[in-house]
Amino acid sequence: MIARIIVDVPTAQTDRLFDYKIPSEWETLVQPGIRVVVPFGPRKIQGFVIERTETSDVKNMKAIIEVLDPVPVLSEELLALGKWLAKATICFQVTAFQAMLPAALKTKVSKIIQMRVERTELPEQIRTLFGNGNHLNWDELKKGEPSDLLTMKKALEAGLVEIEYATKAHTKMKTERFVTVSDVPESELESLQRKAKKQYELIQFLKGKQRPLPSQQAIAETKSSRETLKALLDKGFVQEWAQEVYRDPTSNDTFTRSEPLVLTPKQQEALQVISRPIEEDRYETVLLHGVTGSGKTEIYLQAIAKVLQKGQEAIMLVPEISLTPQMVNRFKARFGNLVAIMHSGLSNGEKYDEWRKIHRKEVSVVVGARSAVFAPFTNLGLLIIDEEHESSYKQEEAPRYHTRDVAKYRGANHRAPVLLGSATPSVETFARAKKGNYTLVSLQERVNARPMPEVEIVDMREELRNGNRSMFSRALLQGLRERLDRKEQTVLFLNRRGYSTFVMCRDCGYVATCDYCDISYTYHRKGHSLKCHYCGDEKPMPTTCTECGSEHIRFFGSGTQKVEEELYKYFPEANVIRMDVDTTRKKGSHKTLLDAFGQGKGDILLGTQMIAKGLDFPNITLVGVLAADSMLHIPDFRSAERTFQVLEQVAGRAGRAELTGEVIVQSYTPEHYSIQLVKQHDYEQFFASEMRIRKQGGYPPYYYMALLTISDQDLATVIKTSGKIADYLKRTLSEETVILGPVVSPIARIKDRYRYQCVIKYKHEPKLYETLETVLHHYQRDTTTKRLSISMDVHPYFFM
DNA sequence: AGCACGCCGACT
DNA sequence: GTCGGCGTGCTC
Repeated sequence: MIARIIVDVPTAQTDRLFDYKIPSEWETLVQPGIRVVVPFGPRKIQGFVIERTETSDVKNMKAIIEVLDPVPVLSEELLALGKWLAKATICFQVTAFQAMLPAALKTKVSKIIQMRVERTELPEQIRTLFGNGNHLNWDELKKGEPSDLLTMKKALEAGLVEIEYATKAHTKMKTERFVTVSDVPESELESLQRKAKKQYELIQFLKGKQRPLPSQQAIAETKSSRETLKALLDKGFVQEWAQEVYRDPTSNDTFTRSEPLVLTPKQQEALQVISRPIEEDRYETVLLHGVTGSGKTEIYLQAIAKVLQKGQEAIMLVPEISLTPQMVNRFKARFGNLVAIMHSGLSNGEKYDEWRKIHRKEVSVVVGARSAVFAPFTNLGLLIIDEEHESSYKQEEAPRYHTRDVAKYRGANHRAPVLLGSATPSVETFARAKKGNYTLVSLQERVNARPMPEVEIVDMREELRNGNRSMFSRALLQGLRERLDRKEQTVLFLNRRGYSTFVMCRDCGYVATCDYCDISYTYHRKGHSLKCHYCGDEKPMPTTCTECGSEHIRFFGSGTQKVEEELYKYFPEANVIRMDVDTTRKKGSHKTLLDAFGQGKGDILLGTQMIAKGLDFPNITLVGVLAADSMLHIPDFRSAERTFQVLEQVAGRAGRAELTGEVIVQSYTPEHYSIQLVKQHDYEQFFASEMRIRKQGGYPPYYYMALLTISDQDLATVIKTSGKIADYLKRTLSEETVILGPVVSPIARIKDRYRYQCVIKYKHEPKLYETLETVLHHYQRDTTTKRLSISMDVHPYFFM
């Protein structure tokens, strides 16, 4: 038998099947979806078995060296999905497979030098290099003395040592030692009771337990020691062995079981709409358009319950779940240990364990971020995407997929419905729902019949004219004062971290920009340094202008750090909790900060994007948006949509319980429809206005788009190549298709690489994929050997 | 991605 | 006359 394999080498030239002989002892084991180790040229690498055949035209076929999995890690469905994904997003097939599996399954191949002769026969220098062991890591040797490498090469030629390739799993299974007690004769027990009190106690303790216990736990609970246990082991009275355990990311939390809530008639209706395709085993996409607080989550929970009743599985997708521990709690509380959790906040080991729970069918529900859409369920009954409009559902590296598209693919495959939920659906989705491609369900009332919060839009230009030069409007200051007096909480939203947006010399106008990216540095108070938010470069804040030597360098614009400082000036007694990438970098700090705020340990929660969604605290009665237009002026056709969405989202944080909420939005362009319409919380009106503009400009959903970004260290190469590519596209694609560019990317340089882009706008372009693949193929030599890079994004989300 | 093969400049 | 530079091409 022969296995046809995709090897783990992400290049255009190797993006095809390679044939290998299956050794007879693995004849039945080697099936599609299994990972294997194969010889590839002079080295050993990992590969995915795609199919089996009996014949092959390849001569001198090599054989599989090692089988890495006892059962396939990719089902037939996922293999097909990977193939489709690679085509749809124009990426290599391995890249698609890799994205579908936890990082732990990516084996690392290392190059090892192995002794071939007796240690004494080796030259002195080599012997010292080996130390006490008999093998060495090649990469480490390369990092060391060049002379050592040279002698080693000689020894290699002489046949004294040889090169071996070792494959190592990224993360291993975690094991723990367990202990049980066996039958101990009465007489022995009595003697123990007299001579060894501790040992006797431990035995009695274990006897009282039905099941084997982790040794550590047994020792801790009886206050005995490892030595006590060891004595019993030696006597054969107890047995100990290692057993695989899961790393549980939520082990420190307790969940109180929750029962389904009684639905409002409106919720009931919505549940019915989604229940129909569930019961009929039918693929259908349903859009649940429900205002914040309309009880969407409860509908999700009850729909999932129906799926579980049928003996099927469900995928629940949320945007970056670590940000909403409250969401995890609700699912764990309802479905207990039937739930697996998947998000970027977990360690590789934890992710691997959660993945295996799904793979082994120990759970039926996964709650997770983007990549959880690939959960290896085999009997899916429902896929839900909450906050459907969120940009984090689009992956920004290869494979550049949108979770919604993958969910629809899997839904169609499993004959399972896809439920999209949002208070502010993406324009594309809402357009499809209006057109009848998706079923639309609306929930326009909040569950507790609370009114939507009052929104006041403050014109900051007016404030300035009235002599208020601070970053807080008088209305916001007054609102803050009142909340502090009433011991109520405020959420302040600012879409910018750091201290200031840029640093400029007031004499010559010089703006400090990153040496490697064409992006202005952000001043960070902590460490008194300038930081590039794109490449992470950091350098000390200069005291004088690097251009003219002037001392008049000033900060412009405000970040969260600056706002925090200003807040303390106005309200020294206030307790401010700041939440941004800088304060939540450490694992678990997100939850800690939120918990603290939830327990009333903070008066004001100040944060970026990450506080916009999910948090649900009854005592928040004021929400302030400091710079509503910060997103509006980004050169992207979706900037108005994003502004409206984030404002609505933030506004939804206020007045979720008995207390009435108020929202203050500060803006320099208050007349813009994306800001004005937040006042009435009028999504439909926003959609209508936005659609007119999309139609005028020829943007999605009226046109499809594809983005090509060409980058290189050499500017001339970028200009020349992007020009050639644009010409080719214009020649090849149909007349109606519009090619924009090449133009400089909005961020002209990142990490010392110049960037140019071409945008393709099309309505119907049957040759698109074929053409893009040809481009990629044509420049394959330059992209592998030189530093030229061509990235392609079909249906891009960001045009940076 | 690695690694070998192969064809031109500066050394023993 | 050889060592080593990295451009080109292949890996079942």
